[in-house]
Amino acid sequence: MSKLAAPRGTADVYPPESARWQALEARIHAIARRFGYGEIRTPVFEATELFVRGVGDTTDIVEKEMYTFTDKGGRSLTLRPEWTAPVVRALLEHNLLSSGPQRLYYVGSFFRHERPQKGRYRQAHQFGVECFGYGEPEADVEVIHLAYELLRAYRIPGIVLRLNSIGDERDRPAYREALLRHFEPHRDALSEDSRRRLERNPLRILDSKAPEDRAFIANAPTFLDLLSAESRAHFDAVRAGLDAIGIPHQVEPRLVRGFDYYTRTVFEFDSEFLGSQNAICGGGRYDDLVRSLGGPPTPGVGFGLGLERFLMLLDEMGASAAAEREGIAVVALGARARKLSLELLAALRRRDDAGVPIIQDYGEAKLERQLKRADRANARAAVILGDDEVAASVVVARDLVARTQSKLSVPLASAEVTADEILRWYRELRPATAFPEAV
RNA sequence: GUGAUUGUAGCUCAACUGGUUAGAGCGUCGGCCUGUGGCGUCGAAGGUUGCCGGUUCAAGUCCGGUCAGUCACCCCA
Repeated sequence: MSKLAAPRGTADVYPPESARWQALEARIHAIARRFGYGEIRTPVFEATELFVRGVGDTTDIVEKEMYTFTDKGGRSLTLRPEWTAPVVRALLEHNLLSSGPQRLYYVGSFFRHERPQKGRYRQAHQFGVECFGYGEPEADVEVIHLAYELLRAYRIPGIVLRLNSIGDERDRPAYREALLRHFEPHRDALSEDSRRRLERNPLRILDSKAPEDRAFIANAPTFLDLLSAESRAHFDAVRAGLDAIGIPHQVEPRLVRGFDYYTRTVFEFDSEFLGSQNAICGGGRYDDLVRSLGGPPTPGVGFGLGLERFLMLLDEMGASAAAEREGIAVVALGARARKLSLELLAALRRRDDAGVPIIQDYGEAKLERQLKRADRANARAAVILGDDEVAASVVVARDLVARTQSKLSVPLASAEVTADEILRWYRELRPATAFPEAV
């Protein structure tokens, strides 16, 4: 047991697990591309101020969950706890909004200083999408559709899309008042947390799981009762759009989210398999965020989808298929063969443009051990080169799955041509696939 | 941040009420099966029982602290 360990709430990802991440990420890039989204990469840390202003200074994230530090220049910096504010900052910094609507996505880490538990880590990974410049309900539908496509691609069961509208900046004060009028008379009966929320952010009471709050929440006024005509029409249009393209959803009048910047549409994809951290994807519209960070009034919609939680769901449905056997192991026996194999190995690796792994077990090991290592390394085939083969100018091409083999006549003097022959043989054995399937 | 619970070889787990050199399976490495891997067989390496301290003649077993895992609360991906 090493004294050095990964910090609490962080994790290493290594083979074979890392292959699942790569496969998922490949899928993500492909789906984002199909929806016309371009990747944006922003720094892992930002000025603390950005999150305070963007996410809201009374949110839990800003109050107690940020990894904040002071650098040597005395600046207060924070590891990003969410990714929408940084994207907006980048957009404004490079004046990208002046060239029209922007469709952007990102994949990577974010950080929150919380006690780890199932589905919650201090460093986690997320795929997120932000669509700027469209206030129309079609944009809400587009973003939800994108997330839905990813879930559908993996046939994830037990997922529900929960949807709500929390109105816009103009609707908000009236609703706040209505909630205060509703909860204030029962102040003493509410949970301690909810009494605090009454002061700071009454909306969040709706999210409480405390049993003592439940009765009061159940008959609290909902936003849907008080929406302005415009917000109402927007919400109805989003729902109609989802219906039109066959995305099932349920309206959840109590759904509120943890960031202050949301307006109108908020949504979550929840799973019944993830314990209490059951939101796999959450998002919504934020029509006022860009302006509040100093930019031109620009509507936006987006979501964040947790990669750890997504992978956990795949585990849950028993999707951890055994990694497919792939690649060629070069086996060399004897000094002459080893010398030739050095060039052959390099030629195979250079020639191959479709990602066939080429490995070799170096050293004087006998055939048995080299085959054993090839087997353990999950190679699909082995190419054996010994004194007999060198003398006859052939190579033994062995199928490690069928346990059969044949001799390929090759010009050993030319490593390049030999490599081509071997790869041609291998391609018949195992055609290339577009996507790694090991997820 | 709060609470509960767990922490023994790379992995999964043993070790009666505290009692001699902490065991097994899998994995790893090596031998045998005379250039052919999944089987078989023989053998080896590998642990300051998370860490620190305490109680005791004696601690993997009890107590405290600390670190980490797990689960829940809070909140969220």
